[in-house]
Amino acid sequence: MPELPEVETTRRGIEPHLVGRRVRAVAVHQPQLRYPVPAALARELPGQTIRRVGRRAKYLLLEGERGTLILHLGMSGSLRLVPASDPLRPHDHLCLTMEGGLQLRLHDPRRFGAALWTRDDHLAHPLLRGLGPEPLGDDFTGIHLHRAAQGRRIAVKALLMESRIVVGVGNIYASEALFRAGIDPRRAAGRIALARYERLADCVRETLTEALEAGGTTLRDYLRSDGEPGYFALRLDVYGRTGEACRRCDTPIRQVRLAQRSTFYCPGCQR
DNA sequence: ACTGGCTCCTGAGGGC
DNA sequence: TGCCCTCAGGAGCCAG
Repeated sequence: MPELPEVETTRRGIEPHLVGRRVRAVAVHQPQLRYPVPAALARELPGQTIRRVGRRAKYLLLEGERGTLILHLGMSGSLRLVPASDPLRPHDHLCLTMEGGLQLRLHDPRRFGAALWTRDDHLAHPLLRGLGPEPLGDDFTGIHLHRAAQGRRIAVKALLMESRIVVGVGNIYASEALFRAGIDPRRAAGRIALARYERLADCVRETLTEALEAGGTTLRDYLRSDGEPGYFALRLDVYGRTGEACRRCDTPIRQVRLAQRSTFYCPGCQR
């Protein structure tokens, strides 16, 4: 499932093939994604040159000259660049034919992803406005987390996954970062000391950075834009390891449900 | 202002 | 072998 490292890996994979190239055609094969794919996309994007391939949170931003294509991979989405003559696979919902003959295809079996089009400043888009800091940027600190947690009684893991607190930390890396920080994911967010949040912020950054370097985590659906899997799954400490021995203290990893999400932690290491 | 629950969707995997 | 059931989850939205 694409989290921030997977989205950034994808961005880096497609960027060199898109920037400076003109979009020849846009084909929408399945407009019912998380939101309906706007008709204006296929009408307005063709003919425009891609100026930049950016990212905000888990949104990919393909900036044209007079508008931006906002893409989200949801749970099962992936982007691949293939020759335009390649046969279409099931669940290839959106295809951008680029000058030069390559086609960018959004493949998303579960259709939790999104493809939106905006003519305005994309950062002002309702989905992007109000997002918290990037976890790998300078604004993301222990002080920021500690302040945001004041008065909050939700579990710290749920707080870490709120996009207005910090973006890009999904279910896998939230469990992993809390393990590294030695914090029990069930602990009330407002009852954690600043020093522990400093450590947690460091662990979030460290976990995401390592995952990025490994090309992301491939569990079920995710593949990089070149079709290769990511290798961070080999390094997961707690996610998906229910009952297995903690790598640090041998205690069996425990699984609980927090805010409707599977959560993994080591009862020996995390307090 | 917070909080928890609901919703969209398909494929994998387990049990029988 | 094959079928059916459950579960997985990003994140916006809504009711309490």
